[in-house]
Amino acid sequence: MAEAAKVSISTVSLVINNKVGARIGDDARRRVQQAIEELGYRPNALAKDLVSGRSRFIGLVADAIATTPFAGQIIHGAQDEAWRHGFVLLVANTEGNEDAEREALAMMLEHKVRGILYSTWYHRQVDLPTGLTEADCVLVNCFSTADVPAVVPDEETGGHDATTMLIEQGHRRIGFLNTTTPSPAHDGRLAGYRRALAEAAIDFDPDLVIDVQPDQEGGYAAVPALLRLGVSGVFCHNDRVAMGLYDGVREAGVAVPADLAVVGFDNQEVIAAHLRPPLSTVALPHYELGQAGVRVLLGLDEVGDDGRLTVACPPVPRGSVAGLRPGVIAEPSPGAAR
Amino acid sequence: MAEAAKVSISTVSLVINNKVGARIGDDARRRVQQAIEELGYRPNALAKDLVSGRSRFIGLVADAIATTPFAGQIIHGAQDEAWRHGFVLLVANTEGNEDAEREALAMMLEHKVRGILYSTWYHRQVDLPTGLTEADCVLVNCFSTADVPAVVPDEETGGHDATTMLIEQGHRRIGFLNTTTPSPAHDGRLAGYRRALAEAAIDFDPDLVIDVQPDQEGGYAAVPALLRLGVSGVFCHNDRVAMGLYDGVREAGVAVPADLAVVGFDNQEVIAAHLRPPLSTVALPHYELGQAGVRVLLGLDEVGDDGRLTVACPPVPRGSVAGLRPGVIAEPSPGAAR
DNA sequence: GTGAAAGCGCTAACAG
DNA sequence: CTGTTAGCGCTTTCAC
Repeated sequence: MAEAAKVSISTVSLVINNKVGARIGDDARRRVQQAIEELGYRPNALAKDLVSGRSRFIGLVADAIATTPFAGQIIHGAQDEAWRHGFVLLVANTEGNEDAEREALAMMLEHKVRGILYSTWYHRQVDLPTGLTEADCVLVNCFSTADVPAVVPDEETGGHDATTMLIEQGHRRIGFLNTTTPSPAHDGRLAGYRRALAEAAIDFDPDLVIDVQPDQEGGYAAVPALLRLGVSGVFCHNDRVAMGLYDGVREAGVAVPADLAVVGFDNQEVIAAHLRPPLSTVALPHYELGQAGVRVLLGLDEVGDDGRLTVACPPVPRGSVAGLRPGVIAEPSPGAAR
Repeated sequence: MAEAAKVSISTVSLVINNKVGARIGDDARRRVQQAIEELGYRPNALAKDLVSGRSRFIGLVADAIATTPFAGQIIHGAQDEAWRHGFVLLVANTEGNEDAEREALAMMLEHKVRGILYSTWYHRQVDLPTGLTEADCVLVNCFSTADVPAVVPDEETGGHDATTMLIEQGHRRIGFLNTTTPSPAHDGRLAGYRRALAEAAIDFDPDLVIDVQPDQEGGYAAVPALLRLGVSGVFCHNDRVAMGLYDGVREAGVAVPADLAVVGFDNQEVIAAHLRPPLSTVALPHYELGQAGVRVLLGLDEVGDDGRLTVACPPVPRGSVAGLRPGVIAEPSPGAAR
């Protein structure tokens, strides 16, 4: 390469990296560029990184790449943002297995990654695997008691906004099908639900919240109890619960949204956008979580005093909520397109 | 490190890599291991790779990591298999953008990846991006006219098996809601459907296949036409179509599977396993595609003479198919668990 | 302006 | 059995 252009290798290095303040003769530069073309030369990133002591890699270790269909969105967001700053994502899936986790971390550390994102497929507290903190790291969709920055979804505001979609349409007796699984999602969404009620001066009635298995079967099973409660609207812990609920109320001859308004959570595209009627919900911002993770890692975004960066769960109104009073129709939403 | 153990750096190298035929004194070895412990020493993979001229990376460039919820499974399968052989996945998402594609390839090539997997989110023919063939590469879920090994799902056998699930239960007048999108899936599944009919000596009736938009809305819209046809079973191009169909037939007072048996395609967990009744379908083996991709890349699996390795789409019987004759009940399937 | 030389952390002969 | 040496392909002073 250097000889092809008849210059020294340092000259080549200088023109390739476009070093400022490097005085290179016009023809030398031209010869180098031409040689690059002709030889199809590619700089060896390995060597480059070796010299600088650090690579352009960002590691992402996930406990489950695919358990939930949209967890892939974390990868997606992380990869896009990393790419934007000239970094590449190195991914490792551990299935929660500690050995795999240790091995994955070792491998990343040995490759001198710029930093590591540790992510989980559902929002929860985690114990930090040893080794993680040897590099810069940030937790994505999880958090720990240790002093490591974390990026998490704002469950509470999500729950609040979901409930508010119902309240705004005049509903005052609103059921909440929460999950039976103890989790930040369980607590946060409930807190949001209560806050929304309080803001509307609606008394919180514990009988209106039913904990169910967080999937279609759970939603379906809750229908009889829910109907007995005489609610006019219901906030479901997630879209899957809402999907099961749809099946149940349909069998009971109850129409959505005319007889019962429903709101989900997650905005799981495959389901929410294609139910009949399309489901109003609140989005779990997986893409944004991945994105924010690398931004925090690179020092582009700051976490709060509590070491957390909360990402909003934006409401996605669709057709499953309508007003109680005649004439009030849910408007078509941008999110309904597809 | 070397000095801490009071040995030469080559000795360190030898014990770390556990070189066979390398005679190392017991105490020297012990000293080295101890020094590793104490210093928390990590070999620099960058340097190691530089020497050998190739890294332990396998690149995966995808046109869409997340467009379809289960495309992430390709990454998952590839990552697991790569990991098993001591490789790490380097992922790049291009959204089909050519510049991004070129950049991604360049980056991978510069990192001297062992090889590159080029994958698409739906099975189709692709034009190879320039640069791809500079490294070993294999196409995953896509194929090209060029001489590059490809790993693709066996659409035809999938279509055949789906149809056969219906035939085995005594159905002879079977509708097929195919997609309007021209694609290997369209053609392959149709061919499989016809082959299954032929094997059962059922005449192919073109009127029984209706092309619909491949989602819930498409399935729903096809219901009236389908019912008019008087079929007793229907094979849907995918699970989403089946989901829409469920809604439509329910409104028409037609029960699944009693009045109409239905089979889907894809085995999109979130949907198929949780519909009422759970949907019998055929799985699109994304995980296996990713896995096979790296196996072919590493020379562990061979492609056929046509340069293709076809991966089976295994049937997943659930509750949406029942026999026509009384007493014939679809058996509970392993796939039905969750 | 450009080249020579040292060195990043490691492996692989080759000596001893 | 273990140390010495010469690179891997690049960046970075520092001379010329």
